Amino acid sequence: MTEAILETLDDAAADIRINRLSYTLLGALLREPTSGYEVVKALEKFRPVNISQVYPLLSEMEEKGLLSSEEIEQDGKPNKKIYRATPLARAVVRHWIDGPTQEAVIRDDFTAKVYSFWLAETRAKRALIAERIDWLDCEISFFAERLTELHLEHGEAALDPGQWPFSRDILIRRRLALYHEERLWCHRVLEQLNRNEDGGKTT
Amino acid sequence: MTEAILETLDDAAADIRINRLSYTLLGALLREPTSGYEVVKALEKFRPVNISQVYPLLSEMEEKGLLSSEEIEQDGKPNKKIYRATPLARAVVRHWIDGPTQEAVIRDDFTAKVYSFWLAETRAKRALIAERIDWLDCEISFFAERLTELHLEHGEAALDPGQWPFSRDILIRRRLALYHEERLWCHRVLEQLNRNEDGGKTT
DNA sequence: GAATCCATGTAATTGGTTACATGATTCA
DNA sequence: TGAATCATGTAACCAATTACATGGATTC
Repeated sequence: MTEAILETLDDAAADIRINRLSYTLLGALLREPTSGYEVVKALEKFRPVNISQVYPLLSEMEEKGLLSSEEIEQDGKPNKKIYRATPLARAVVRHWIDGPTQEAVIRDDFTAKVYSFWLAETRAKRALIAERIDWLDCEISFFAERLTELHLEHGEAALDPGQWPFSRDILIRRRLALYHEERLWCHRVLEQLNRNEDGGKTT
Repeated sequence: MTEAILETLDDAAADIRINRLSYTLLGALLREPTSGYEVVKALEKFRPVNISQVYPLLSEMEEKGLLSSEEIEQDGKPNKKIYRATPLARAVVRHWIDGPTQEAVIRDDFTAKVYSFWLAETRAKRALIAERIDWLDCEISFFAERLTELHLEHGEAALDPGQWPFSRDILIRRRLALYHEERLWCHRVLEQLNRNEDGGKTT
């Protein structure tokens, strides 16, 4: 626990390169050690994750000394492998947070469709926006539930920036705020479409 | 121009599979025929695009009959290849808009960092959010400019859902609304961090 | 003299998705 | 009887990024 040891840990952390998803996996395992399967189940509530991509990444990170694993035997269920994040993993994540933040990669079918949407029929335009509103409503009620759930389970911890429920709290609130705003935008667009009934070519 | 011809065009369109970026490229070329290089320059204002990915996609779409090309000789500059979207391309895009909308793929370094941000130092948390605010301010002023530019150049057309400036107008407004909302969220988070000074472990 | 713009492309590599394989248990 | 859940993994494929190659014109 001397300065020197902490310094070499930080130096080692600086040399380790892993991909975007790996950082998220480490983040999840720093909250609680679990199996690959369970990490994915937990993350999937918030974003889609491919389980087939996760297994090799976990093995890779174990080789690099970021994770340690332990095989757990279960009856009635297949065995599972519990991964635990090492102190090096914590250093790697901190180092990554301090470093430069890459721009987000967004591949969005919806906005791509709106981009070319001027050449569709009015019916198709309305349908696209209406569908989006439905989707947003679903998402909003889903995340509103997750938020009350979080506060029931963790209460005060969600207000403490040093505990993980804080991170979850602010991320859910961010989503809800953005979804609400997009919902307003959708309604404004629908109004514009109604004001301008001839706005779609009928062939 | 008989019913039958339109129907076979639509049938042909239903069988053609191209990837996400290809639809966006078609959308751009349906606004105006240009070269691969210029399409990318135009799209890049709104999202990052890899030119190396575009050239093969354009050739592929030409083979499929979605584009026709014409070599233009220039002096003092390399020759360029102007691509023009065919009626089939228009049918394909319309068909795609009518079809199911896939969920967006988002790989976002910033939210991934916030997810693990509870285990960083208070200083690092503030820095991350402050940087985000700076970035948002940049984006907001950039897109506000694009919006006034659009209205200066196309005026009334931006209000007509049957013309492409309408699509651009609503997409820029969507961005601006979402960026503003995220900016508010950032400030709320900063307030929470200030209220709770001890919220970061100092190692 | 070095960097950037114009303009096209190929090759190599990494990242991500889909399909496949295994096998017991539980639920409709 | 068939599907879904738990649980791990490999193989094949597609998508995306980075690097490389070319070469004149212009700008710093």
